[in-house]
Amino acid sequence: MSDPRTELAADEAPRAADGRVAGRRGQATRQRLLTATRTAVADSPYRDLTVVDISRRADTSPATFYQYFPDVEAAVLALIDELTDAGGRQLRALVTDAAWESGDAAAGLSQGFLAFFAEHGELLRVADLAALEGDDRFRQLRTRLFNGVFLALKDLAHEARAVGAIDASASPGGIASVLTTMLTQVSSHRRGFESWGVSADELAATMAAVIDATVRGDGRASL
Amino acid sequence: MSDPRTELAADEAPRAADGRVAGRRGQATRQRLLTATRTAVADSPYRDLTVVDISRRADTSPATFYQYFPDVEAAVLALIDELTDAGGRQLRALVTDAAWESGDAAAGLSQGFLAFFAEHGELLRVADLAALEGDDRFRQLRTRLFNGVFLALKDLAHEARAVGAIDASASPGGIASVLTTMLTQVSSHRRGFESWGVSADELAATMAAVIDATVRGDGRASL
Amino acid sequence: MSDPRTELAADEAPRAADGRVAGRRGQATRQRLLTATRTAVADSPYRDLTVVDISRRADTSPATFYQYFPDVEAAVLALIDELTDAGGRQLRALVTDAAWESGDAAAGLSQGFLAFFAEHGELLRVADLAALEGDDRFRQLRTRLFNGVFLALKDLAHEARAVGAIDASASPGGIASVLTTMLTQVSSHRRGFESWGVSADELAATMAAVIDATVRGDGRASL
Amino acid sequence: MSDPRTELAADEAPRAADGRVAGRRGQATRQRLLTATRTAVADSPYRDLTVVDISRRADTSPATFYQYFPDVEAAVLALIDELTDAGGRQLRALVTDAAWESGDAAAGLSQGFLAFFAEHGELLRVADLAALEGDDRFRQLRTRLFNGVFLALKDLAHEARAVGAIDASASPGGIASVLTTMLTQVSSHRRGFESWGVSADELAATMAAVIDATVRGDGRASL
DNA sequence: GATGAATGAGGTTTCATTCAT
DNA sequence: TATGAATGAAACCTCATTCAT
Repeated sequence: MSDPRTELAADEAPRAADGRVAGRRGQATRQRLLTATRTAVADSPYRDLTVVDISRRADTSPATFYQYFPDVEAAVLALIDELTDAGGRQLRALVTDAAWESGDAAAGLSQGFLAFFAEHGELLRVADLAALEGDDRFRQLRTRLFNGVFLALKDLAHEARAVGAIDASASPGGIASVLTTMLTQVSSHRRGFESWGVSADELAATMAAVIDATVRGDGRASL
Repeated sequence: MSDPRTELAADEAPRAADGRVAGRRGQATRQRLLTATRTAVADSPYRDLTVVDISRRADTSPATFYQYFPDVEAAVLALIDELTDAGGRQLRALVTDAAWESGDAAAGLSQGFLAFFAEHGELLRVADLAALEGDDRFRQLRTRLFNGVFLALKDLAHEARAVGAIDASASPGGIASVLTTMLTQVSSHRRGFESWGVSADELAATMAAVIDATVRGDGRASL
Repeated sequence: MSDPRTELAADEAPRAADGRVAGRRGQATRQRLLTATRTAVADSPYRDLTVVDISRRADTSPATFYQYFPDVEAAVLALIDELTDAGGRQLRALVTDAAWESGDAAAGLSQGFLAFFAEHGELLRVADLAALEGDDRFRQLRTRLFNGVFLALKDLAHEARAVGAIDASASPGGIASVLTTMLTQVSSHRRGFESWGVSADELAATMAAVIDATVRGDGRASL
Repeated sequence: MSDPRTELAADEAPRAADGRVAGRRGQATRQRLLTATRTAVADSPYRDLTVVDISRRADTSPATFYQYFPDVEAAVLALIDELTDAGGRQLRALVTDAAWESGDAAAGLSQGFLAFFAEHGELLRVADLAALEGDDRFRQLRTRLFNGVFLALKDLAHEARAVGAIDASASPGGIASVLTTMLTQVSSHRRGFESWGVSADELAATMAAVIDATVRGDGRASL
């Protein structure tokens, strides 16, 4: 992958097709293309996501698109990349910065995920599908995004097991996996549940209870 | 939905493009197309799912495909439809036929879902995406498939709340939503977890623990 | 043209593809196909006229269509053929059976054409296009249909010239051509004129005046 | 009609599929496509008029065709549009610029129409069919093309009635309709008449006589 | 930097047509 | 007689992609 348009390293400036660092005008165009990609992902089915469509939405031509991205998926990847560093930190903080001794941490975590997916759900849904279908670039980004949460939850489970709050046979990795999946997927399907009569508040509360029960042993450790 | 090729009513025979009931030979062709669709869904990314590809796999021509389905999605839909009745009953039985007094029910439920998705995961993944993207036909089928489980879990939660096993403020609908999502999505992502070092057994055990804690209150009701 | 399905000779019974004379049931099917063709011609643009469409309208299959006609145009030709003998006689009678000494003949002729086209306009419009595009089968049928009127008008013009009612330099063939064209085409475009504010009565009256002036010299011959 | 390729406003530059004004090279290509369309209309039956055929004739690809026109009919429409302004003025002038006091005006008008249709007959024949079949875009263009003649003839009839040259009951609208139809359709069918033994001169002379008789009352007004 | 312009490629869709039943 | 069934063929249409300006 020597294509300069695919580089994702965080501290390098985006390059155009010929390898030049993009100037101010170029940056603006690239950004317009990214924004157009985001809207397109949200508006239309994944199967209809095309270079032509994105260019049209960005008020530019396909030729220009190719100055900045080798294909549609690269643009989607860039979009998720934009999200990953700040987003990953933010999500992890929901676990690490919370006071798990008190009872609010799990609720904050659940609400944080719901909020994050309310803003970025469409994008992440596409990444999820691509990852499931075996695309490694997407798999890696997903990992970078949710890994902080995963590890933090694993640590929590570890400690809980150490202090006897949860069963000794519990697997911290399993717990972190299941809880992370629950958080992302319930958040992702939120709209479906709402149209089914289950409110976001109910979802958040239930998830919080599940998390507490799973990772804090429902508080019984202190008994 | 006046297109005879889209009719889903369970007891009606499939129709061809011109509305006539398909004969024996036609039935066989239709079935071959469905099988080809299933393989194609499993083999190639959703975006590459195409009428030409399916026809080739079924050893027939695109023109023939259109005699039986108006578009690719209709074939996928038919495939899921085939699954829905038997599959829905089977999944619900995992909840309703289990002895929740003993401790094995949750484990059986988790393993049952993992097994079901091992067989039909690729298909359900596509249906999930389509449903998330707003396609109502897929949403309805999903509902029919998982509704039995959802309702059964809701009943369990209701009872648990009634006998004080779980908190009085818990929402049965929320619990059923979260647990159903967990079951389907963890099962769907299983392969990803495995490549990440988390085994299917760990997943099943963790899910079982989560279910028990959420719906049986970890047995504390008997205290 | 040895295809038995194309024979147009008036006194022969229609044949199926294999040359057999069609029985009663076959006759009915053929008639249903013809009726369907008529509706299709009237309903949809000429470019969209297809075997599939006609068969559907006739509640039968394309395979059946081919039992009776080699192609779409043959069905249209058969339709016009049905019309030709009776219609041609009827139209000619409008000229030959009228009392041209009195003043009503031209009005009757004009109204007769308007009525005839009100019923068969769509069909004749297609035949006209096909004839203009060089299809000889259609040209011949058109001739058979309108030739009676043409010849009768030519005779009238001849006589008028003989008695000095119209200019000696007038060409009976030209007059008959122009008047026949006027009658058919004004009748054919009638609906367009109406939407333009010119009533059928005005059209008939004007055509009558034109005919009288052209073929009777506006009555001055009697002066 | 928001498709930029369908805009007909006379003073706007033609647009490509993406809405951008076409540059010099694009203009040339568009023109080549139009020329190819004209030849195709003249050469082959209307039912066979196809994007592939036109593109081939223009030495380009179907994809290119779609950059400039949304469908075949749009190209035909553009062709007629090109014709309309100049052609409409030219035809109207045949009526308005002629000396109707002398006897040559009607002959000039008839010959003018025959000449105009000798050049553009195939195109106008297609437009006529489309208009008859209810396509409004074609109907409007036809109106714009022949409306000048229609109105001018109506004026003539009006004056003739005012000075008593023709019957007081005559309808100027009816007269203009019938005469316009006669001029266009006889011109359009000219070739058919010729193969039938009626020369263009005879047609012109007869039409002239009809026009004079209808709109000048054969000069009797001066009596 | 941006994009007009062109086009090969390929999927979509419909149709005419045939054949065995 | 009628038609299920299949399919080659061909048009339609859009897209990805490139290149010269």
